Amino acid sequence: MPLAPSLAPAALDPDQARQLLKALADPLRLQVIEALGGGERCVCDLTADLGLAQSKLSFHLKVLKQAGLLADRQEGRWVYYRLRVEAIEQLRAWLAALGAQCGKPARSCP
Amino acid sequence: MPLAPSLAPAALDPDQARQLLKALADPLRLQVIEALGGGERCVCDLTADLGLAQSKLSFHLKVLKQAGLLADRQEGRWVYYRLRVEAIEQLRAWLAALGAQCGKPARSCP
DNA sequence: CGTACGCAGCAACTAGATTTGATGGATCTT
DNA sequence: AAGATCCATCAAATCTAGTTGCTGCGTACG
Repeated sequence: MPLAPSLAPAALDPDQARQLLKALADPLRLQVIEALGGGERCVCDLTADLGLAQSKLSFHLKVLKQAGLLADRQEGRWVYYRLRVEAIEQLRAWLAALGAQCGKPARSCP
Repeated sequence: MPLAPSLAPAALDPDQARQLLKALADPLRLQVIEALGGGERCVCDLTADLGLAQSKLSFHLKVLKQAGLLADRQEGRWVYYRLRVEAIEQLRAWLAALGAQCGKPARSCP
């Protein structure tokens, strides 16, 4: 149903997938992601919980946000970040497509 | 059912997930992965299709294999690589767990 | 207002990953 | 058995991404 706007997000092209994967492939960012897996948090909160330099955390939040994995919201002088489930789902869908038809035998070489 | 060996692969810890993500987060390796998404291929085949230096491809195949994403098999002087669907599935499961409970509201800061 | 706080951005430095070109082991061909 | 092919590995050179410390803007509080 290509014309009906579905709830499922549009399929990822390889490059978008790469952006997401790259953003996730960092130990610190993964900690952030897992922390946010438990729900929305403000930056000062994350800084304290993860024991990070503020500027360091800010850098990684930016990377994650630019990749589309996080959304943020300002409230007074605080900024809250949260996971974008959409992005996670897109990535999952991309992975699913990958595994779908990979069982084919190789055409022999010689 | 922790004691019964199930068909579903064991859950990934964050660090294992990171290994997979990191291996995937490279443009060249992603090309390889997508190529293998279509089925098993031998190295010489991939080298030609992707237009790569042989040693370069070999390096990336090694990275992917070490991460657990690829399996290989030698036949005569050829080596065939294929995707390990298991790994893909594990990653998908890990992502699913991540998105599960992230809707919680933030505890306010001040 | 003036001061304190929360957060983002920049520039220089550092550490790690990728590329390149060359070498070597294994297997097949003739 | 010699030569050719396929592939892995290595060291050196290059690139890329992350860290650190500092500066700056916006918002709140007295």
